[in-house]
Amino acid sequence: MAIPRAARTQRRTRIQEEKEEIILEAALDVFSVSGFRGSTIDQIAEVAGMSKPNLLYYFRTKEAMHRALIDRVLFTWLEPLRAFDANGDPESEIRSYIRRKLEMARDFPRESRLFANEMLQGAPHVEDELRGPLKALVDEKAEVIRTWARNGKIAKCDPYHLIFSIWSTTQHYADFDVQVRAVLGPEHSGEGRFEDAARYLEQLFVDGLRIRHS
Amino acid sequence: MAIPRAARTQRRTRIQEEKEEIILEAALDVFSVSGFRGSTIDQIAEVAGMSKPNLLYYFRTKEAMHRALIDRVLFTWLEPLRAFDANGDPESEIRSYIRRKLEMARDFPRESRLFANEMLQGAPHVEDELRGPLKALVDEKAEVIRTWARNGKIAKCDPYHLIFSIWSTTQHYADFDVQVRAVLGPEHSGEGRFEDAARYLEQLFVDGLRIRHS
DNA sequence: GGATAATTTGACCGATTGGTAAACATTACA
DNA sequence: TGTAATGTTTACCAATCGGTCAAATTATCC
Repeated sequence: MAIPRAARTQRRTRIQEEKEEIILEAALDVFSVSGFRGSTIDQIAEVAGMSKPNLLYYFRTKEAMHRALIDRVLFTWLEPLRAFDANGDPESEIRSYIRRKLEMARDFPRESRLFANEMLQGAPHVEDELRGPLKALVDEKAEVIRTWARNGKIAKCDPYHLIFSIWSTTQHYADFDVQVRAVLGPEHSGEGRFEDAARYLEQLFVDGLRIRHS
Repeated sequence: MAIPRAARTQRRTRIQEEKEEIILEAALDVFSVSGFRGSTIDQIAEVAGMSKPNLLYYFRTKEAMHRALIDRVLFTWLEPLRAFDANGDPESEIRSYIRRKLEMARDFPRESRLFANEMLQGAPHVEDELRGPLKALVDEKAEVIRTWARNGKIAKCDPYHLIFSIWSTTQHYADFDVQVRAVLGPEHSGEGRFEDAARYLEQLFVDGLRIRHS
């Protein structure tokens, strides 16, 4: 008889690694659109191209799949903020942070939407991570920004709301993609869309945060 | 025998008005958190304090409830943008648009989340409205902004992305409320939160869009 | 090649889903 | 006050939900 995956202690099989990858990929497709409650195991199984019991052989519950997915996304999602360098030039650090976040919205829109879905539902599965590691990281970087402002390198501003505004403006292009596309129309829905956004956002934030000598 | 509501042609009863209001209120509670697929009629019925068949007497399907809700929200949601005055002072128009949007995020977070949920799912129920009335309104206001920029009243910028950035930054405080709360911590989660946000955003946008003489 | 472990499947379970039918209760109005 | 229209409830339906089980199949390793 097969031993349930979670109870196993030995190393993972080649098949396990492959199948789990396929499943998480399919789960990302489904969860990112319909959220946790709105998604069904059958949907995911169909996208993954395997039977439902087979899926449940690798992840014993729907929650286990969702958790595995969230854990993975949460880590990579914060990488741009981790790369935010206290010793770099303020203006170029902010500029490249915006660019990195925008690239993630372009290259990983499903991950962005998965996270957004979780937030909309009140973060029932990740509230601890928000209050713990996330808050700690943001606190650290906010202090960096605050120091820059104190030293006159950028305009005085609330560092937390600055971070929020970078998050929201960049992720908007992933989460509200339909709306952006509908408003811009077919003529501006190509790849150049992200270049336009990057140019605009860099102007907004860099000019908005530059010290005024007037 | 009772005639299904949708087939009726006569004017609405007092009871109808009251009950439909109660139902939509409950539906907003539920849909805004769990999205369309993730919400159940039973949940809504429980929140509304009435039996499921009674609910279905007023709205014959789950979709009908959702549609009624979306239609109502969509209209009021665009009011701040409609109020955007082409003849006003650019700086104060942008300033008060931000403030109005932020007030809506504070006072109607459920409406914001309902809309966000719909966007995340690819706007299956409102794509026509986005491409039609919404695009038309945005096009009109974008032209106003473009004229301001051409006449040197504000910095040159892409008016569409400007509007997107105001939408995203303000709605963020409703849609990602959990995250904002978690990051700011209990000490900054009071009412002053929105004042801080307003101050920061006005600074960001006004300075970011002001003409530079350097 | 055979034994053993890992994987896959079809049949199935109880609970929940969106929605219906019809009996029953209440209201509005002449 | 009677009665017809409106409103509410109980009982129920087929479909789908998350998940289990045992049998069948495949991969692994000596």
